[in-house]
Amino acid sequence: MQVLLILGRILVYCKWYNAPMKRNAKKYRSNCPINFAQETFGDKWSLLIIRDLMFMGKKYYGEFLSSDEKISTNILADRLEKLEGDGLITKATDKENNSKKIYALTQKGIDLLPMFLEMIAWSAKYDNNTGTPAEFIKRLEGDKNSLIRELKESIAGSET
Amino acid sequence: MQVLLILGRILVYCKWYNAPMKRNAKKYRSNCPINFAQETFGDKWSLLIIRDLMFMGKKYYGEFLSSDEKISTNILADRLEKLEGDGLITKATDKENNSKKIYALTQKGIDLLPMFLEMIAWSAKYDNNTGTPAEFIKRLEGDKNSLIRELKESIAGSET
DNA sequence: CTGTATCCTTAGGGATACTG
DNA sequence: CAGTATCCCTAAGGATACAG
Repeated sequence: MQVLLILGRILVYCKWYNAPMKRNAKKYRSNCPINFAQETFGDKWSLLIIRDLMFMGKKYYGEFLSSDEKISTNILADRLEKLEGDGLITKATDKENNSKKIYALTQKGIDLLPMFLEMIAWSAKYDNNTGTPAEFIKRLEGDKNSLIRELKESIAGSET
Repeated sequence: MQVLLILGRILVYCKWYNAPMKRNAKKYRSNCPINFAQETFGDKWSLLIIRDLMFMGKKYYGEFLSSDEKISTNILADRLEKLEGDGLITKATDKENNSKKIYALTQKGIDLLPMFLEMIAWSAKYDNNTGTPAEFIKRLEGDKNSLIRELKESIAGSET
């Protein structure tokens, strides 16, 4: 047990937490993967924008604006820019309407899917304000990797 | 492909997103699992406190204070209280020192482990400020559930 | 409809002094 | 050492008007 504990911690975390900071790298509060994630999409809105792109099939400015949480327009513009700057999303011009922009997830963004699935599973378990998504939990208890593969294909297929 | 897309979305998300809000439930911005997660631990510090408990073996106030990100003492107190209120951590008095408190993850907190693993994996892939944790990635590509089981035992074993 | 720009408010958070 | 309590301030965010 003790061995496993130490093994687990070294394996999972400590090893690259103490890696030396590279020169000229963007400055984060620390050199920790959890902190990196927090600073990349750990604000009040980014996660929801990614959710809209990933699961809700949204791709237009107005669609994000209309989500239940009611993001305000200036904040949305700011977050879209930041997410684009961090390489999580792309912005392209709609062929049929030049003034319309299409937002889409990059591979880096799509790769957040596994984390989202675990987050959803956790919330489904503990948020007693939602029903229990039995099939989903069941599939997640099975072969996660195959579920993720399927969904990634699905998301990638919906872009363009 | 199209079928898969729709299947994926219904399966993963939409189904309980539209669940009716229960009476007297704590009010969130929306009835969405991602938003629930965001409002529970999506602030600037909670994730890091949980990280310290989960992977760093920390359990005392001063230990959290000493983390690289330099949380300030009033904020730490506030977040510990919120996390306890949300049932993610417990606070107990140290037997050997009455003025010392021991913080520990609850099951609800421990259950965030899978999400943390995916978050770490993503950051390890995209944060070019850290090295590549090859063994970890490799294990995560294999049987995730067995990895999670091992680590959960390890974390649970370290409490008390 | 897709954003910008502006104005204004407040919560989050930093610094630091203080208490048991 | 384990927290509380204050003071202060900035950045995040809401509301709304405006522009292409």
